[in-house]
Formats: sequence, structure tokens, C-alpha cells
Amino acid sequence: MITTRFAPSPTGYLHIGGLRTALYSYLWARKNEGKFLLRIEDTDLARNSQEATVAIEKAFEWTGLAHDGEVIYQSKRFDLYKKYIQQLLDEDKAYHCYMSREELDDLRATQKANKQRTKYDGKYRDFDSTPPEGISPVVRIKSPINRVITFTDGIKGEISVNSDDVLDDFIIARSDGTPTYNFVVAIDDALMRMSDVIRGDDHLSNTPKQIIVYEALGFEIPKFYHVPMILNSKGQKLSKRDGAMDVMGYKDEGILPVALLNFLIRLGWSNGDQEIFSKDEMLELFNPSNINKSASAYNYEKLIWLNSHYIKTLPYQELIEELKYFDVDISINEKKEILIDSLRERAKTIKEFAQSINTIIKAPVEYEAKGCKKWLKNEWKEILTNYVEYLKNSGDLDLPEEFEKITDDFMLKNEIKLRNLAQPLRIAMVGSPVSPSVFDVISIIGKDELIARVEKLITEK
RNA sequence: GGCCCAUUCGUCUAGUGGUUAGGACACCGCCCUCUCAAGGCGGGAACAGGAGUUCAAGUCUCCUAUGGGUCACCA
Repeated sequence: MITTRFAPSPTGYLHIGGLRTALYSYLWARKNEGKFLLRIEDTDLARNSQEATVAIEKAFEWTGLAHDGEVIYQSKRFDLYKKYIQQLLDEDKAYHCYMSREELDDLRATQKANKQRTKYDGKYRDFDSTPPEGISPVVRIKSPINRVITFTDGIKGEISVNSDDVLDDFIIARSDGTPTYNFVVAIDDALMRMSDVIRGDDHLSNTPKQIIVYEALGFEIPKFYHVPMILNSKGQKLSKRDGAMDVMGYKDEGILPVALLNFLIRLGWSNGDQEIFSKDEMLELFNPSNINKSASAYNYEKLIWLNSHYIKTLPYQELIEELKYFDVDISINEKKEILIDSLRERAKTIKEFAQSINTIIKAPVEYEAKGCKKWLKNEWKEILTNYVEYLKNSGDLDLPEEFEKITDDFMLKNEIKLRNLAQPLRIAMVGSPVSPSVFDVISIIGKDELIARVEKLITEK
């Protein structure tokens, strides 16, 4: 049974790095018909916010990463953690430390001055006399002395460190009695029967600490996968300053969730030359053991390319739903398929898509000056007037092909080149010389509307 | 600074001792064309450096350099 989890601390929105590890965890659990759990790491009562948790769930919903069971809050499990703290105290695997913050600061300062690694010196490790007055103690765990700790990371391979280099007797309970991160993570992962912990690279150096906790409590150690960071385009760690971090920001940009997920899975993972992965393919092919070892840079261009790919291939109904987010509802438009097909190849985002739909279905309120200057010259008025007249006498016309045929006849009879008709027509229809095929646009807005827009242009220009 | 991790085109990557080092994004050129796109075809572009091991090294070993992570009563 594979069980994975996503365990964010609720300090802000869900960012794309988090979404990627969540995706990996989700895929690995689903692929193996296991469980994917969501746990909120809110042991620091002062820091967490309810809104952050809501934001994370919202992002999960948008991207379709469904977690199993209820959300688990560590802040609601303090009694449980206390029990284990007491157990370690009773077994002499942990102890009270009465060192004041000032004393600790001084210790660190001298160590730093001597160019030593800052670490707790173990002053109270074997203390059995009367503790100093007026200090509420913290609880520290007894770390092994001069022992090599080895574990196999599913991505990085075997990693071993000497306890003296990286560990000290770290605090597992603060002086107010609340437990600390590295302690509760190990307990929860064990109690929730986590088989595979897939998390960011930044936790790699926490792993030895957590292993100490697993061992002290006699828990089974899960398999770890530490996935490399996502860098910005300059090769530095992605930060809020780089923007485009909040997952929900992508929705506002008009990025499709499938595109985001596809982009994220390819950042640090691959399957030969394949670039496009449906959710089913992701489930079929993904395996955390072939995640790359090195960090990868965020590449917006590729995301956009993926997004336009999905815009080109998504079913009509899904696109119609996506467009509603941008206040464009074409569900009852009779020409919605033609409208979508004529624009989907040009749109890079849903937002852009919505904008171009509006330029077609709403009559232009102004005309682009440059386009007018270039194309509204010589006998453009005459051509358009004749064309409108010709259409009026051509009976019922509906589909683009029908308009194209009639227009061919018109051009032949009047010896007109298509571009000399099409460009003024575009300006009349959408206000600029850029649009999909004129026949598609004419068909979408209909003959009457076309005539109205042309007449308006002729009177105004 | 200690410890840990990483290093193939600008970017994402393929590559598991013998490859003309492959693909994708981006870029450039050509074609198509009613504009803009899309699409098709083509092009330039990489094994961080140095020592080894080997008949043979992008692939194995070591050193150096560079980048990253981490060293809290944060998570």
C-alpha cells in the first residue's frame, strides 16, 4: 500500500513548487491505488492563517488534485504529541533543558567567533541537580554521538552524514510545551502510515533529525524522495519577487490546469522525448525514482506553448466553461464551434481567447488608426458598398463556405483582389486588420450584422 | 564557515562505456497564406575544467571550479 502526503505550512498561497511536489505525491499514490493525504503543518500557532489553508484547498480543487479523507491539522493533535514527548522523557531519550535564550545566544556567538559550527553543547543532557529557578525548560531529544546516519533517497541515492557534523540535541518541545516541526513530522508520517515521503530538496538536511525521532520512538522509516528546487530564469531560487508563484494566479492569466500540470511534471521528470502528457498518461508513466537530481529553471515560454497546445485540442464544451471565468459566455451562440475553431489556433491563453471572442461578437467602438491608414484608401468605400449590395441580393447565406463562394463570384466579376476586400472588411467587422478568416467572421456575426458594421464604417470614415 | 546536494544546447531534457550527442521550447530562414496566428520544412546552438581507469568516457574514479540547500524555542 502506497501512502503519500502533501504537508504545507499555512503561511501563504500554494506556490508552483509546492504544487509540483503535490502532483508527484498525488500521481504516485493514485497510480498504486494508494492514498494521498493533506496535512497542515501548523504547530507554530502564531504563524498560521486560516485563509492560507483555504487557499491551498482551492488550488487543489482547481488543479484536480483530490486528497483522501479529511484535512489533518497538526494543531489539533497536540495531546498526541505530548504523549510521545512524555514517553521519550520517561525512557530517558529526551530531557529538560534550562538554558535561557540569552545563554544560548551567547553560546552561539562564541562558537561563531571561533569559526565553529553553532550547536547546543549538551549542558543539560545528563543534568541531575537542582534546575535554575524561573526558567520554563524546553525538551531536547538525545541525538547520537559520533554515529553515521545513512538513508537511501529515492532520487539522490544513498546519503550518509556524521551525527556530529549535522545534529545536536534539538528541541522537540518549546518552553510553552508546544512541539516543534521535525518532531511532529516524523510522528505524523509514521502514524499516518506514510510509505513514501515526496517533498522539496530543502528538507534533505532535516531528514537525519527525523530519523532520530523515528528511531527513538521505534517507528518504521518511510522511503524519502527529495525533489530538486525550481529556479527562476536567472537560475536562482524562485521567490515571490519573481512573480507568477501563486497557483491561482495562473487561472487569472488564462492558463489551463492541464497545461500547468503538464508543465510541472516535465520540470525535472521525463519519459523519453514525450512532451504532452494526459492525466492518464501521467498516472501510467510517472515514477518518482526517475525524477532528476538537479534543479530546473522555470520557463514561462514553454508553459505558454503547452497552454496553446491544450487550447487547440480541448473539446468545445470544456473551452466554453473555461471562457466563462473571463465573462464570455458563448454557450447559446449558434456559431460557437466556428467561433472557437477560428480562434483557438491563435490564442495562447484563455484570457486572450476571451478577448478575441469579444472583438468579434461585439461591434467595434473604434478603429485602429494604423490599420485604417494602410487599408482604407483608393476605392475601398466603393468596393465595400458594392460588396454589401451583392450580398443583399444573394439570398440566405450562413456557413463560411457559402460566403466564400459568393465572394469569389463577386471578386471575379469586379476584378478585385481578396486582400483589397478582406482588409477593409476586417476593419469594419473587428476594428483592425487582424482577425481570423473573413469568411469565418462573417459567418459568425451573420449577414445583417456585417452589413450594419460596414455601413457604420463607411459613415464614420 | 561546517555538512549535504547538483553540473549535457539560452531553457526543459534524452543518454546507463562504442551515438554524425537525440527531442522540445525559444531564436533565425524558407514554404503555405485574405491579415495575424497556426502548420510544414530547414538552420545555428551543449557534455563546467583538469587528472586518471579503459582499446574506447557525456557515461566510471578523484581533484578543482561554479551553483544550490541547510545549520532557530520557523516550517
